Amino acid sequence: MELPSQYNAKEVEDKIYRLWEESGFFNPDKLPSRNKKPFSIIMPPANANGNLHAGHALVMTIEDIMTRYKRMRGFKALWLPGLDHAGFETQIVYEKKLEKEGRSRFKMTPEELYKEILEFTEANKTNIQTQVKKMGASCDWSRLKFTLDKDIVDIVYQTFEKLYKDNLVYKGKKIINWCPKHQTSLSDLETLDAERQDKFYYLKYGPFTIATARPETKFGDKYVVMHPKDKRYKDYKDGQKIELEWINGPITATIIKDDVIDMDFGTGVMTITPWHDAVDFGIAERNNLEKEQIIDFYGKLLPIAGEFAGMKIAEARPLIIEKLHSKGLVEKVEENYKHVVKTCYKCGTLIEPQIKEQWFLKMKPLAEPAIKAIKNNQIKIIPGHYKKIALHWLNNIIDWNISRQIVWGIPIPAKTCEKCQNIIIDTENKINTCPKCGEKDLIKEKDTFDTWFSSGQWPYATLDFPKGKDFKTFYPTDVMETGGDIIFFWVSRMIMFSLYNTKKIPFKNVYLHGLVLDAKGQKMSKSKGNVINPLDLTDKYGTDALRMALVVGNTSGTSLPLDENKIKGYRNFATKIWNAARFVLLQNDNSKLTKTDKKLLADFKKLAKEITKEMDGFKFYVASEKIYHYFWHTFCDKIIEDYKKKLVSYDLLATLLFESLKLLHPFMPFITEEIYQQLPIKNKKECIMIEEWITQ
RNA sequence: GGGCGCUUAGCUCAGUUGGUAGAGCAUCUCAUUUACACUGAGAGGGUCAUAGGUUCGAGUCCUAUAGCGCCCACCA
Repeated sequence: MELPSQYNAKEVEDKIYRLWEESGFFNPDKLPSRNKKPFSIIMPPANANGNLHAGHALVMTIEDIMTRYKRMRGFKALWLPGLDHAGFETQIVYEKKLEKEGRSRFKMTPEELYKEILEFTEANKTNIQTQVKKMGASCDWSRLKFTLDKDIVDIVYQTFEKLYKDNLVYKGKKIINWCPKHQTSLSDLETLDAERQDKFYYLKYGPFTIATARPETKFGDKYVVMHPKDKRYKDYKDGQKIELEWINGPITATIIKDDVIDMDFGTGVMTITPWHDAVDFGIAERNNLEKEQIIDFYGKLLPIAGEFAGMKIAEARPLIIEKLHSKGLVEKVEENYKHVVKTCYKCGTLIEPQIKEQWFLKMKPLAEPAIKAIKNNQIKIIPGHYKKIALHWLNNIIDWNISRQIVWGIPIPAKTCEKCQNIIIDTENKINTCPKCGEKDLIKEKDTFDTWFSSGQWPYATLDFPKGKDFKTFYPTDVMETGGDIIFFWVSRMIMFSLYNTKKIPFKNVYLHGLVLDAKGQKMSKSKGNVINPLDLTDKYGTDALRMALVVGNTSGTSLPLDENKIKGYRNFATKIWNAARFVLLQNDNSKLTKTDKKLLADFKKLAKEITKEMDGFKFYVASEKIYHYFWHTFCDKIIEDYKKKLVSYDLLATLLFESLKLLHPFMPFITEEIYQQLPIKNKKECIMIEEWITQ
């Protein structure tokens, strides 16, 4: 058959992917009998709210490499794909869409909103699957899971109920991060620190001077706090009352001594606003102080602010200062005070801490076994320095707010009795009477789970824990490959939930990749306009070329600048492979192995062993580079040239081509498969995908 | 305020228990229409951030300094 001189990726890729899918070998149950020992990777579920981005392309490439390698090594390899409803993230994407259409989620019923987002997500599920396939992912689509599938939700509910029974879940009125724009609470991981320059006001508070950047919170301040050991204030006793003139008239303040106060900061005295500040909340809790809400959930001042009630903070602040000035309560104003504030990680809106009843998960008891498993390397983290990062976080873990005031998510399966406030966990939504007092008025929880509460259970939920066949075969999984940026959000929580629920680690290895950056090493972002769409690149250069560009020279945990020139280089390599194969296929020759040939074959086997070692050590960047180098500069430049000079046999040529193609296959699956399909070899299998990694 | 990572050829990066520097891309020279010009042969290019230390010997280990990047943190 006549092969064209250039490899046409576009024509080949869809055809080859179909061949693989039809072969059934993505499904470990359908692999040949030699594939016995299980190997498993659970794919980080892709958000079903948009398109495949460069980060996905990297995930798909690395995980596909691992899976294809293990499959060829004779493992019963499972790569289980998944899709994520991605609660908050998707709702934001959808809200932006609504905004563009001039609509708002606050003008819709929760049911309407849920229905629309569901439709949107369903449409995106197909879209993202098609794109994952474009990357050549050899995952088992027959096992595809979606985070809102009934069986997944059932497991999430069972876990929630178990946690509640074990007294690890509680409903509590605590200070939380509130995003006034999105109207939901956020966990501590979902806020970002932002440095701000604001005015810093020194205000007269009776005999004291207090400093604040937020005068608008000060209306209700009736506790003045200082360090018990501060000599300047030794004459004031804990609990002592003082009368003073404040913003809206005379008040009675109480002296509180608490050692959280930094004596060296400002005047060493501060007043507290427990409803809107986490530190102040802590002081109030410790000392049993009253708490009062000053700002409502939309960021407007409440009636306690008197004449300022109903105003937004930004407009109220200068007016409040003006009034304080007129009353002679402003001592001085520092102009450029630098301080750090919390913002919503999605919209950048200033977080307004609020006290609100939320569901919390006690983390310390869950973290302990996880710490142990990481410490003793039961779970190995690659690269190694992430071990410390994970341990540090786990050692300092605080209770996790798992409830969100958004509709797009898994509803928290709980009800509260109107009469006796009894909390009922009702995973099947069947209970209509309070088992404690018989009351029929039960209030159904409106909040949904933080999306990580469900995705944190992904490794065992997808494998049909506890009784499924897959759970027994494939759990614990071998590798969790994901981005280093979600080690706290996701990886740590999977470890904790899994150890709690299954008593086993969820995965033996965690492989963390870095960020994919643009060619200049800049983070990709829509605002910078430097976002690279991986599908444009596969279209232009072929998927194999993109995959190579993503893996060669990319060490774990390090970010990777993606340069189009690099991809072009591997497109050239694909052409090289193509033409080398074309040359070999055109020969009409039966010459057998000679002594020199055997030496060359031994050299290759040595290299193959080295590459195998690198693959086992997760050093795909070395393995890919080695086979690249061998194929181009040894096989093509030397061996083919020697063959032309009749220095080596056809047998050697054909053998080395075949063996090299196999080593290349995990990295460049399409072109290697396409060539394999045309090779005139004995005992040919349906596809190279199930060939033996190294011929013994 | 704590912690972590990085600093090696023009660029992007390797360099696993210490033994006098590697790859890809880029550059330059030459070759030729050969399976492949998305080609071949060759060349140039690094006091391995800086300063000390350990050692027979350090890019590799230790200490300090600087620059860059990242993460965590309740200084009003």
